[in-house]
Amino acid sequence: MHNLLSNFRVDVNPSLYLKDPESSSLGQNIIKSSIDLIDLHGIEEFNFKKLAKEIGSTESSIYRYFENKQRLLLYLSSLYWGIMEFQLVMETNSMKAGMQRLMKAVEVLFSTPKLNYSSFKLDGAKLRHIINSEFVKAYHNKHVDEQNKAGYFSIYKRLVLRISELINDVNASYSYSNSLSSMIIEGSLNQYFLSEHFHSLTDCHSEDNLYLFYEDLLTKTLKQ
Amino acid sequence: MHNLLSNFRVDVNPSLYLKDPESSSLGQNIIKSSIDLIDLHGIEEFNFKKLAKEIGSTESSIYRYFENKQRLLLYLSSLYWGIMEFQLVMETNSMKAGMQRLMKAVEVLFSTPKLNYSSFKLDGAKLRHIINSEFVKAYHNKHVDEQNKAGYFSIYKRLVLRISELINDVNASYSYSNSLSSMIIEGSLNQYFLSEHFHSLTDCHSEDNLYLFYEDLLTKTLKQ
DNA sequence: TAAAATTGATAGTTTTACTATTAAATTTGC
DNA sequence: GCAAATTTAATAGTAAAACTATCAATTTTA
Repeated sequence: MHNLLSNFRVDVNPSLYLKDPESSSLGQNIIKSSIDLIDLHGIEEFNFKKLAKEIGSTESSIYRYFENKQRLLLYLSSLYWGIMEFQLVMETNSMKAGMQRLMKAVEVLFSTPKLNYSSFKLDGAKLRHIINSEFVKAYHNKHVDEQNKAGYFSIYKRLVLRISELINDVNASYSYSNSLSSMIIEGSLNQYFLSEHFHSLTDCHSEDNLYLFYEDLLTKTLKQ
Repeated sequence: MHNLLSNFRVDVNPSLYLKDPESSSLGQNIIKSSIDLIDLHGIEEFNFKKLAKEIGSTESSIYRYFENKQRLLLYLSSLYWGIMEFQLVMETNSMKAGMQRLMKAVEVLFSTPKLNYSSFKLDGAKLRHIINSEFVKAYHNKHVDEQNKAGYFSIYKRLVLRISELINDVNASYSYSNSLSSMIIEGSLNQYFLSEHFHSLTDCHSEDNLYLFYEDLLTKTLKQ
């Protein structure tokens, strides 16, 4: 069966890597196994030494692909948000503007990404878990501003602005579309995290519940 | 003029420190200067060696107060949320249940804390800035679950649940008070951060705007 | 003022993050 | 199919961070 995504490739900012990990099997192993390891033990416990051991390579070989693990995390984040953006566009671009389209976008955002694209075969659930627990650390750092200027977050930002536009399409007079959009996206990461670690601080313990929470919120907030 | 807060003390979980920093002038210097340094350079660049140099003490002396810088950050977070909770209770407990009280609580949460309490004289704006940029890192780590079990986040959690109750008072049939509460609190940290580093992703570039955004959101969401 | 507790000075260990060098293996161009 | 170019592996090493240990000097307290 032909897969719609099989010829799709996220154009990750090339300055995030030193050598394109898609271009070699070592590179692909780096991506695949880093997802496994970060998913399992978190970014703090993760380092290139452990990754090298895991894939039967060496630290110095990995350093030829990525300057450091922070860049690798940014690469994985771009991959994730790029895939999300692609799926979102695919699912919503034929719909007519309005609440239904916005909610379809939200639905896509909250569902596990289907990752069968380009040269990678990646585990969508693991990648999503990484983003849920580690993405905030990707931009809460001393170098945000220069990294932002270098375009390391551009895919993510484009996605936020896409949702802003969908919000504007629903209600053009609403004044906080950017804040609402970023709140939905980052908020959803946070609600997943809360459900896993601070059960009492959220009511959303399933994708469905999260969807209903936001549906209620958006419907009421954007009603004219 | 007598200050209402001058005899108030946040009961930070004692297992967050090895020796109570309020009990000595070295301890108070540790708190004061760590706020200065983390505010200035972020938690990654901060370490006990630099802090020791700053206050004219030694690394080993600081290690007698805190096991590591992560615990110190959790201590500062507890201090912050404890002060916020105190101010919130002070300002709202005499009000009658309803939207006005909820919005007063939100107003308190979004304003810079007034820190003149107990033995510390702390800079509220700096502490708030630290929380805005570093608090997410305080719980996005490998040891969340055991730290949560040890009660390291209890003040913060209590605050979220207080807001949940205020929400329930406004609309008892609303099903997502916990999610809405955590979304408001963490979301506000995030909106501050976005305003500072990702200008285009938010519409809230002042305390007032942030307040209006949430006022609109809460009013519409909780209307019966 | 003696005992107890705290702090300072110094030094050392382990781990992480990263760099350098060279040989072996693999790929590529012809 | 082979020489040249590139990539990878193996090894070693540095610098800084994150602690730990020891003991003398100072301060507190009883």
